[in-house]
Amino acid sequence: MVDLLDETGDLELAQSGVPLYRQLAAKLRAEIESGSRGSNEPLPSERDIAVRYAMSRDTVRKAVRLLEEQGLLYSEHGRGTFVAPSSVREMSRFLDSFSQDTEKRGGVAGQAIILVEQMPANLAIAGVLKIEPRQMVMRVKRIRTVDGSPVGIHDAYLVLPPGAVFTADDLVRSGSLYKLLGDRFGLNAAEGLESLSSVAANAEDASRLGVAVGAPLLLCERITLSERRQPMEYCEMKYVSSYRYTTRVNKFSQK
Amino acid sequence: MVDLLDETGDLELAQSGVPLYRQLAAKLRAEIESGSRGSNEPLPSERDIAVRYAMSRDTVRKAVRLLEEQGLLYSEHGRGTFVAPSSVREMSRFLDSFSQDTEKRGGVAGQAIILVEQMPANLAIAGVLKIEPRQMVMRVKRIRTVDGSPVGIHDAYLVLPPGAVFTADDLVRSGSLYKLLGDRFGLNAAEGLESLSSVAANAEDASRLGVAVGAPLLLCERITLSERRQPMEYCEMKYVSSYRYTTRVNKFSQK
DNA sequence: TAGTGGTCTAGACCACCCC
DNA sequence: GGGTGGTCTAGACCACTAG
Repeated sequence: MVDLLDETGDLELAQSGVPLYRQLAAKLRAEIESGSRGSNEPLPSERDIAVRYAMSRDTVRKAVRLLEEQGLLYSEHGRGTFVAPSSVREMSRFLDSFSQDTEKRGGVAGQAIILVEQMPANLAIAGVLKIEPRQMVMRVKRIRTVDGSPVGIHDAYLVLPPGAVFTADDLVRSGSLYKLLGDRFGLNAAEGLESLSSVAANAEDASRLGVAVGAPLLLCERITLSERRQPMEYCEMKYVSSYRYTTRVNKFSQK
Repeated sequence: MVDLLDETGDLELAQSGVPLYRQLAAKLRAEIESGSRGSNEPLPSERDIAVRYAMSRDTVRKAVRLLEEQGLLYSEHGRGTFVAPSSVREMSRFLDSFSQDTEKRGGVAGQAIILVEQMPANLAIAGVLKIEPRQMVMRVKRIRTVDGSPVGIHDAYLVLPPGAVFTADDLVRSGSLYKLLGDRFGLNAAEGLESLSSVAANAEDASRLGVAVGAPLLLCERITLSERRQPMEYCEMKYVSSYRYTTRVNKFSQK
């Protein structure tokens, strides 16, 4: 039970600007993802890890907390800390989920831009984005594809700093909308509020997605908030029925 | 900027078995929910709160972390800790979400039990629950209602301890399936893996939910894991298109 | 009873924001 | 420069699990 830690790993967690607990978390994550620690196998005790890496137990605990939140580990009082089953580890949600989800499933994510334009917000859009009606917003509408086949339509309305604009070309070059907003305008998403329901395909949906009018679609609406919790995007996403939106739910409430 | 804390609140956080940081979190939560701290308003500094309640700063930080994970607060390095906007605060996901979601939206959640029976697992069920085919499982199928109207069909398959059974009557008396499993069998859910997509209503769905055959439904499949991360339930839920599944997504990954 | 995770402390220093 | 949150430490004691 002593020293279950990888003997080959270097002890030194390089002295960079990265906090110690994040370096440890990264190391533990690597060990898990490489398969050298299997599902439901125990980690060494927090005290052992602390000694092994010459850090305080509290720092070890911070790393474990982080990985627990991400679904990679779980701890049980009095028993130990264990590697989560792979089914849990593979499940996660990100804000820019489409590309990541698709790649994780082994597909190639793509997009076909339908329009990128500046327009005054109507009442509905202004309402969800908490801005004045007629204030200018950017609209980005595109088809999302997996291995070349259309699987969804994204229609996003963005609140940009005054005067800021970008073109379809910028979006193509940047690859990711969120990356573009962050790099160019310093607009970083902090969290998103999503609402999922089902809806029947209308004529446009049907023709763009290659399904029959009336076919069931998954409708996902999202309000994205910036770090200061100001709405920065409203996005409506419709997916064909073969597309699956996956998420992990933890019952933090009652514990 | 000094002493923004509620002057009327008692300083003593009762000495019960409840950890200090949870008591503080509960107190802060109460202040927020009562409206005495509005959206985006700052909390006193961690150091001030620590002095005010005669606890260490680390304990204050634990309470703040907890509420941050739950979407009630957000912190910014160098600026302070703030109350999250109500739109974020009201958004959360629980495992036993149907009743809570419905009540939060001001509706009355109800159920009509279709069947509660013991049956041998078929290949598909045994596969997702990671048990042997033909091992006995309990099946609970019911209609979920909001204000008396049917909005969804839940079809759950449960892995119980050997010999354990319950009846429809037990479920009615207990009120909640999870409560019944916890109280009676010590089976507590730790987390769930959910997969959402859309599907067309079949004849049975249509008649039970009062929609047309082919109408779009929201399909939510869930595998519920126990504290030891063993599958304890597979549940298939279908909802009419007016039902909304809401969730909060945070971008923990890149930070 | 020994070992594990869970809570709590008192202090230190760093990184960041804003005046 | 002064205040904020972020990281880290070294030690203590409690609560739970399991042989």
